[in-house]
Amino acid sequence: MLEESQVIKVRFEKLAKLESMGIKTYPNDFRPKDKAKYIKEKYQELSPEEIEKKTQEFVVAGRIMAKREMGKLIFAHLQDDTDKIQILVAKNELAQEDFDFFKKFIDIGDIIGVKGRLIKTKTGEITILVKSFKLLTKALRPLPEKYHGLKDTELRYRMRYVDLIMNPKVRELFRLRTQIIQYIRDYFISQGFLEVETPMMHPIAGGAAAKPFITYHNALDMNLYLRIAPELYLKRLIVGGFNKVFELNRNFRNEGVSSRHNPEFTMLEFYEAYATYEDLMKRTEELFYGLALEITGSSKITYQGQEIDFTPPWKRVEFLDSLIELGGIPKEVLFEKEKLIKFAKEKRIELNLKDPRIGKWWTKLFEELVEPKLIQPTFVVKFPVEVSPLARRSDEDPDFAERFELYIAGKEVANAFSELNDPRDQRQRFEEQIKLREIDEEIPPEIDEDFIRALEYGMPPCAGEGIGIDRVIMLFTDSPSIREVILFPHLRRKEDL
RNA sequence: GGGCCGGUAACUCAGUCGGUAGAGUAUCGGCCUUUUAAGCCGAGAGUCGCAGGUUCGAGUCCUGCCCGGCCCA
Repeated sequence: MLEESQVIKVRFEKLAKLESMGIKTYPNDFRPKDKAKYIKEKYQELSPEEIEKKTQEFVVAGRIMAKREMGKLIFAHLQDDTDKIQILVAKNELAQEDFDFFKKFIDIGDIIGVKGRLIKTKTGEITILVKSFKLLTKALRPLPEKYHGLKDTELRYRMRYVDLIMNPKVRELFRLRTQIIQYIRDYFISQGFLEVETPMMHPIAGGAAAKPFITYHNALDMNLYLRIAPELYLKRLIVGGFNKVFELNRNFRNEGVSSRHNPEFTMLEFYEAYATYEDLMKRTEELFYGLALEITGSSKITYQGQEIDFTPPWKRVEFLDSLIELGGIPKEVLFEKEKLIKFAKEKRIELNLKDPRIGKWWTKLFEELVEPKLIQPTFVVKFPVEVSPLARRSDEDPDFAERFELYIAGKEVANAFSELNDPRDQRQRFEEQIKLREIDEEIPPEIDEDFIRALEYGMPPCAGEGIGIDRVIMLFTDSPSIREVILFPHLRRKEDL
């Protein structure tokens, strides 16, 4: 695709000219030995005279980010994967034709390799005095404006590669993302968990309440669903005799995109035999506290101006108590549908009145009235069984599940429970659910019989948890939008891009 | 889905009351041996998101649509 832009045309012409001169335009025989960051760190403190005495040759490759011609001197900045470093191309250091070549054919955006010794300029900047250089890749498109960079959010997401070239903070953020994920992975491995991979394509999309993406398998002539959660497969592995497993990978949910939702997102799920949701709360505290120390060096982070402290133990509040105490719903209103409808109406909260499950109404009211108030890490415990189809009933109160959700900065970050391992109860819950399929399209359309069968073989008592990794990354990178922490967030397709 | 804001040169942005489309960066030509948002002189560069409408005349006003951002559901 050729663009009419003048700058691009000129670049293509330069490339053609180079080829007509017999120059190999996309060579791959240059091996950088040094990194911008380490050169600067190591030699920054030396005086110009001390540096002048060093005859060592440095070999660096990277992208030209700025070019300043001054007659017989050309200053430029070279950016590699660590940092930028200034280079100086001086007429009296090179053959005439090489100097002219640099002047004429090396543009901002090009990737070049340079060799040369170090000097320190009058302003104290460590600089490579170029002895030789080689064009490695010609840039055919110009980089964005050097001072403001690439600001347009849409362009940043659509052309993340340019965003990464121009914005060091974005590169840092995604490095941090990887570090956080590695820390979490290391934690579970060190705790004796086995990392596993279960199917991404499911014949029945279960394990959560969400609309799935549908895909089609030609040879098998069947629909498959991109998984909305790995839960049911991980529990099969607990049945199979792995006592501690985790999976850290993508889930897919067919819902709208927003600053909080991307159709594919990264989820950690882990399952632990002979543990309860109480154990998982302790584990979760330990994980986040350790992560905070690792990433920030302290137990605290700042998210969007709010200080969040991960020092355990965290606050715990029962689901119904939170509706009363934080949601401001009078106790006598909570259990009476008519009063609850009136209350919701006054608060302009729309309840799905077709849904007979009062637990669903509570959940809605919880999202509206309680969630935003849960800033410090808080475990909300004991959810109604009717909105927790995979969780174990509480022994004391069988209408409630041994379940918690973790909230931080007003966002749901984790969801966990002691797992339901009575196949009779599980079947009954699925059957109850499926009756409601018509009013709730997020309910899976059929019972996962194989999962029930697995439970019939016997699943040891266990507990499992899911942690929304993208939200964790948002917290630790102080990002207001999920799109800032996903390299290539989904956007609507655009014809001319 | 609703409300508000935005879309103008490759990038960052101006564009007044409706009257021939602007700046800086980048690009091209020239000058310059310590510059760093280098500087100076000169030049080229536009489907003003798209489609209609109003008007003698629309980047500007009106309607619809597309894309994005923020807020709400």
